[in-house]
Amino acid sequence: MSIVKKVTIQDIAQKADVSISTVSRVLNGRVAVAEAKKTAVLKAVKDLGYRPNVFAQSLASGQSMTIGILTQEIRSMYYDELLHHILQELRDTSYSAIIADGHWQVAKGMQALNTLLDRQVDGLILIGGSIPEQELIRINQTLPLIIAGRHVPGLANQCVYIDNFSGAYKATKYLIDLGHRHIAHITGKLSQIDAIERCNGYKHALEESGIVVDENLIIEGHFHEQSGLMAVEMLLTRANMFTAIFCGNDQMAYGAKLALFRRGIRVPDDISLIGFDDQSMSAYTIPPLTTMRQPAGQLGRAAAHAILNLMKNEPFEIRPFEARMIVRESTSWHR
Amino acid sequence: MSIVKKVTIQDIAQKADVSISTVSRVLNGRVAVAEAKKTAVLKAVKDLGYRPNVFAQSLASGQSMTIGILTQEIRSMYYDELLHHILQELRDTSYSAIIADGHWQVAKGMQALNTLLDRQVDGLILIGGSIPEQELIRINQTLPLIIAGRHVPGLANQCVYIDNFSGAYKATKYLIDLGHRHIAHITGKLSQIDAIERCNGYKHALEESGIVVDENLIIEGHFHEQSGLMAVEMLLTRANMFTAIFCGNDQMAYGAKLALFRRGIRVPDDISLIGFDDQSMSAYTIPPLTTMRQPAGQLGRAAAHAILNLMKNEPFEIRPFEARMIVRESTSWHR
DNA sequence: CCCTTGACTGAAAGCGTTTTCATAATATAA
DNA sequence: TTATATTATGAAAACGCTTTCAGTCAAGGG
Repeated sequence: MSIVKKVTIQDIAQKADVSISTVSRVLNGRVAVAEAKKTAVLKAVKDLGYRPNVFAQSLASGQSMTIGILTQEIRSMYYDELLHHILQELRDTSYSAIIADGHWQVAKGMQALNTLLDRQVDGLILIGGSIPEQELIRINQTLPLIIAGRHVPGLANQCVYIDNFSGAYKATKYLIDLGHRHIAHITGKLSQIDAIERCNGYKHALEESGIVVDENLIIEGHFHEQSGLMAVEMLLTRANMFTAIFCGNDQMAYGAKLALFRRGIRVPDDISLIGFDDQSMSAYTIPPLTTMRQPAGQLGRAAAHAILNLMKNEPFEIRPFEARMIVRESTSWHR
Repeated sequence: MSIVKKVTIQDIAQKADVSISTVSRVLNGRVAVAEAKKTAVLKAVKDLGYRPNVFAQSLASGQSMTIGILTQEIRSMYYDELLHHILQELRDTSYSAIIADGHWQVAKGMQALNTLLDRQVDGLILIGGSIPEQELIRINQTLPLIIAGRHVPGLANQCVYIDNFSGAYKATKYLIDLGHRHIAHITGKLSQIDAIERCNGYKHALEESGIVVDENLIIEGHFHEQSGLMAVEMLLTRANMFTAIFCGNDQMAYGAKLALFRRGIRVPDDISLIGFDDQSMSAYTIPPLTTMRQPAGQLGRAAAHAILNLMKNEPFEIRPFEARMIVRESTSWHR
């Protein structure tokens, strides 16, 4: 730990022979400063390798120049992708991001959120999560808030999300159009709104086609591979037959596929499989997975732009995104 | 944006009828305070919902109570897993983490690093990356530094990593013991040290068994699925035959598997495949992938403990971890 | 030539804590 | 009881910046 004395604005002022106010002014550039002094200051800054103390800045200005992002869990494939794109978009702004994770739990989420609030973030992006709407609305009165990957009715124009219902509907409809009549559905954790919406979309497609929803063909998973595998095991022990499975996300589809493989059931020859998300891996599974793509890049960019505009108090528009069907090789006609 | 006046230490002092110094003292608990005043302060804090201003704290104390973590890219499967475990371990300490990413580029990494430094992190964890050793040593003189997933000779006892050479050696040896003589290797990006080390481990195993290294069987990939696929395509067009492939990481193995599948080549019947990392997905591929496990959990926890101890100036020990062979179903005897 | 106006600038007042310093109050030793 | 440690406390000085306030100075208007 070296004893290098931190160089402060004082040092710059002294070296450039101006007052600290002037130094501050040239650095912030909001107020005109005589050209000569400006260059002198800039030179001093460079020579001394001055870097402002962010804490002092924030304390004095009341702004932290920081955007808080609350995600569920780093290591969650889809959310990580989203997060990545948000960061990417924030990279060239004067704001820096600070990330916290809520571990899929409301309590931990609130705790993480408080940490973010304590750090005086100037804006907040929430990724998914189940923090009560009421709470969100409260937060929204305190600071700019954008919610990504979740639809909160009371904050509709601050939500960047895809239409899960219609995505699930399209997926199911696709299977129906392929001739499938007995379509199973492995849902995500039903405590999460997107899982519910997807399930509803699935049901709607069936009903619309005059197929009665068979609750025995619906199994609740928890978005991870393991639950997809287990769900198929369960499905197989129940008597009800089925020729296709719509999985609440890609990871569960991977698990489902393995379970089928274990039983010697071929995809898509015997059973068609369709996922949701289009994780980067899905193009490389065997066979490559047909799935509904959630455009993480678009969502991430939109969320970043939205928060930036919101903080500047500039108008912006958010249009809900649509999941897009990516047809690969895990689905086929029902013979 | 509500006009709720921030409650400060002043308000607490007033309400509890003590000086702000006393409030500060009971809050930090380092100095004795009369029981009566203590409870009065605590009550006031609770009643008013006081939350200290971190910027003021940091400015005054010179400590940010923050640990910077520089990763390569959020969305990088293995590093995310590592990151996740580091965060997990840091969660119940009084430190909070602030994450930056370097996008696999030295320049961006340095830039991100400076952001972290500007935020006055009290400690720094680097995940992977290629920032020059020289630079790292310089940083190390300024603040506590731990490097995860990379071995920096000059900072050996501050590096938490697995032995890539021996891991690759073991993987290759396993294939040799299975009777394979023509073993291809798809390396990671050879600008990264771990890719090089793994490649060396591979070569060493071959040489040790009296098999001459065939450079035509070594293809450089870039750690993503796509490159694994391409590598196999290349391998297949070259005349040299091979019966097994050792991939520099799991993701490339996925790509390789797809390429083989496309040609109707079966894994493991025709060709054995072995990966590196043991990403969570690898247990669910078809067939499940044999691979070398890098214990992300252990590494993450070790890194977190190390930085904590380093900051407290307490002794700690880091022992290099070993990659462990996870035998699944993508490898078999060479007939 | 005097008065306005506008562009710059420095002094100083915060921002909300921590921490040093001095003092008052209390306990201990002589 | 008196001198001497101890302990508990408040005042005030940092911490390093931003921003307000009050000018100073030169240019422009009448």
